[in-house]
Amino acid sequence: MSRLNLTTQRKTILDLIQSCDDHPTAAEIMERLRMNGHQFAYGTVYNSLRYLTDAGLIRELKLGETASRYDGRTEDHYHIVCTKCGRVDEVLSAPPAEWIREVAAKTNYDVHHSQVVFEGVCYSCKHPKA
Amino acid sequence: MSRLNLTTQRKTILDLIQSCDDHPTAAEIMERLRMNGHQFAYGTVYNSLRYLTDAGLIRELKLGETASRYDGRTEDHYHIVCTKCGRVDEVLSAPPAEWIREVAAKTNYDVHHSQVVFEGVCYSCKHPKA
DNA sequence: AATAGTATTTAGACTTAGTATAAATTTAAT
DNA sequence: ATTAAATTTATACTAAGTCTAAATACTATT
Ligand SMILES: [Mn+2]
Ligand SMILES: [Mn+2]
Ligand SMILES: [Zn+2]
Ligand SMILES: [Zn+2]
Repeated sequence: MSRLNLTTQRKTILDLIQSCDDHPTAAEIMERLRMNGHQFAYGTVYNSLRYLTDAGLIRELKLGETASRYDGRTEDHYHIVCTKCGRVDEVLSAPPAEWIREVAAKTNYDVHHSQVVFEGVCYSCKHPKA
Repeated sequence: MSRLNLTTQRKTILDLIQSCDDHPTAAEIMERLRMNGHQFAYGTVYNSLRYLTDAGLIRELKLGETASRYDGRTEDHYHIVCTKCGRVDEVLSAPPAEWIREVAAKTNYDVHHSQVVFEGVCYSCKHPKA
């Protein structure tokens, strides 16, 4: 409701996340900030992550691990986790609308959102070159 | 790999979960055990939940809340969470195989499993009778 | 520019969910 | 009965995140 206020800390964290091609946890983000010479308070990182998430500039991913991950891609998409090495990849195809309609009909819910996490074995883990 | 060993505690907890028509958290399970006159150590409840999950007798659900929930239904199914009241309902229709094939092809993963959580507004929350 | 008011950051205490450890107890095997 | 293995118990500990109150930094107004 209130206008966007990107402080130095928030902007730095946003830039970092947007420049990632992976999906770091809060702890990983703090580590990378430190490596880039920044030193923000622990709580500030969490506050900023929440702020940026609420502002819709990043997405919080709950993939069933102990810690949330953060994603600079804000358009709707899903994820697949490799059970061998833990890597997280993007899934850009959306669940068929027909299926969602069916779920809404059967459950009597207004379905607003779906989160999907696939699990499997990634290409590198499937084809280990010695 | 080793044969099933259902101790009193494990059996009691399994029975409790199987008799539930909801998806209780560990804390809720402990509360219900206490109400039924049982007093197991905190750690035993967690150990039993893990044991029963590993044995495939119950399922652990990670719905993106802070605590895991447990489910006596072991056949593959999904869940929908009401964002107003927090209730969790069953979703019995599976994601279309065609979509999963597409995801596997595009990501180069062997897809073994998918976890899906829908969010929406349940019937009671949508039609509040005064 | 000075002042007051609001928002943010900081350090650190606290919470919640769950795991680890070591002693005590139970169960199973000889 | 004795020994060994598995389980339970009590309790300490960990990890991820929230909360709080004081210190700083912005904003608006005079
Ligand atoms: Mn992503
Ligand atoms: Mn269920
Ligand atoms: Zn892998
Ligand atoms: Zn509801």
